[in-house]
Amino acid sequence: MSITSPGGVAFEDLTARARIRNAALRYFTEYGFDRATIRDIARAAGVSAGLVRHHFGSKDELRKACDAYALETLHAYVEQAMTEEGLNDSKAFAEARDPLHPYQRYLARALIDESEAAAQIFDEMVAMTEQFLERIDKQRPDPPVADLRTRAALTVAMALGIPAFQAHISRSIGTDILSPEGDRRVVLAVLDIQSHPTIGPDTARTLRQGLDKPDA
Amino acid sequence: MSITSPGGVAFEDLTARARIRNAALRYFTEYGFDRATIRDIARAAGVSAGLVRHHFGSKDELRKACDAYALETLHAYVEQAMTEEGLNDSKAFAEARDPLHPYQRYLARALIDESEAAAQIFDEMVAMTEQFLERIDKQRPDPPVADLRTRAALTVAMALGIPAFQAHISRSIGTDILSPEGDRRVVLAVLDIQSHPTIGPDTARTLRQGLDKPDA
DNA sequence: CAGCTGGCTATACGATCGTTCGGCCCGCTG
DNA sequence: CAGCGGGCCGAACGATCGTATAGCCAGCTG
Repeated sequence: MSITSPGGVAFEDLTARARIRNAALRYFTEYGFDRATIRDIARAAGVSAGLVRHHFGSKDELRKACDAYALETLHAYVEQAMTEEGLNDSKAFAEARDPLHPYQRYLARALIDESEAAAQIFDEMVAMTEQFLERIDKQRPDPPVADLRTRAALTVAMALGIPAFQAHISRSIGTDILSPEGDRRVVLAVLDIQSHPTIGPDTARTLRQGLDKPDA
Repeated sequence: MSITSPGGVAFEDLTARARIRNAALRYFTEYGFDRATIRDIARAAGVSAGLVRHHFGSKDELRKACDAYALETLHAYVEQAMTEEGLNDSKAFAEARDPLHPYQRYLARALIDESEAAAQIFDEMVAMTEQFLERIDKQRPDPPVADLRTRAALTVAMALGIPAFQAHISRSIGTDILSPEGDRRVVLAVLDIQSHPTIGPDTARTLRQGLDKPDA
């Protein structure tokens, strides 16, 4: 048995630089930037701590390299899904999600750890969601009561809540959502949630009116 | 001008123990458990680092004290909102949200920092959401296609994504969502999102079928 | 074959952080 | 008034982490 990298390449076939980057991606995702030590990453990659500095210069540079790798991967997938009208292609939808999971988790962690590159991707995701929502808005009976940008930013933040709190979701439902079975349950539940309103339009109107006159 | 605590009490009127706890709540929320140092917290509270240990014993005990305080506050609010049918009371809805913001943010951070007490609150929130969703399900034309627990856990995780990524949302929309104006925009957008499905039932069905036969 | 370059290791340094220890000062008690 | 306990402080210790340095070894070049 050999540990495989995200691409499916065997552990011992990778260069030391690639093994370090993969180990860093895993440790940054799992423990966050601060708790992930260079020594632990080096040990996981099967090299010395000095080699990490030799290849990447500093821990911050290592983080930037991980950011670039993870975000480039996300970029490639998402761009492909957008150009091919992937939202209507159920097959591409099912196949593209699995390999993206590690990078989604990394992105969520990097956002919380205040990575600059991750913040940039967040803004890009908001821009893409704006386009998506614009299409949705056209086939809506009532006009939106909130500005497009805010709705898009909240949609992205809520979606990222799933990988961010992945461990807690898994514990709550008693199944690791990264496993095939858990992942399936998550997808079904997300589709159900996204295709059904949580609150009725009359309730929303009432709550909205409660905002306008806080002391009525 | 004096810094005020969550309860609105003046800074200098609080006991040193309370000032330490409040400063710790703020620093744990803002920087996370690891990056928040005892020395910084002590300086913000206007005391020495030694006094922190004198009152709380260790950094972990300080965290537990913050957990207990924040989660007890959340508990009190939520319990009140549930018993009084707060979901239909627009006035209580508008007034209860603002003071809860700091504790929501603290909870989101504590969950990511793997606080045990926070995990417990997460499970309780899932249980409450289950009851909420059960009421919603009764007035639905089609039966849910995913189990109740998973839908509830995902709903909680997605909702917590907002305080978790608060900084990024604020940057994206150009307004601090903790300010009155930003908060209003967020509430309106959340109400709009929750009261309108993002994907149609036919699209959801198509995507669901793509899952059952991944190699069609 | 000599010499150099680059991947790689081991050790040590400096800074930071949680923690510990000793003692000061105030207010209460007998 | 003497004694004492708790709030409080400052200095120091030990551990850990990022980083810097010196050197080893294989492979290529002239």
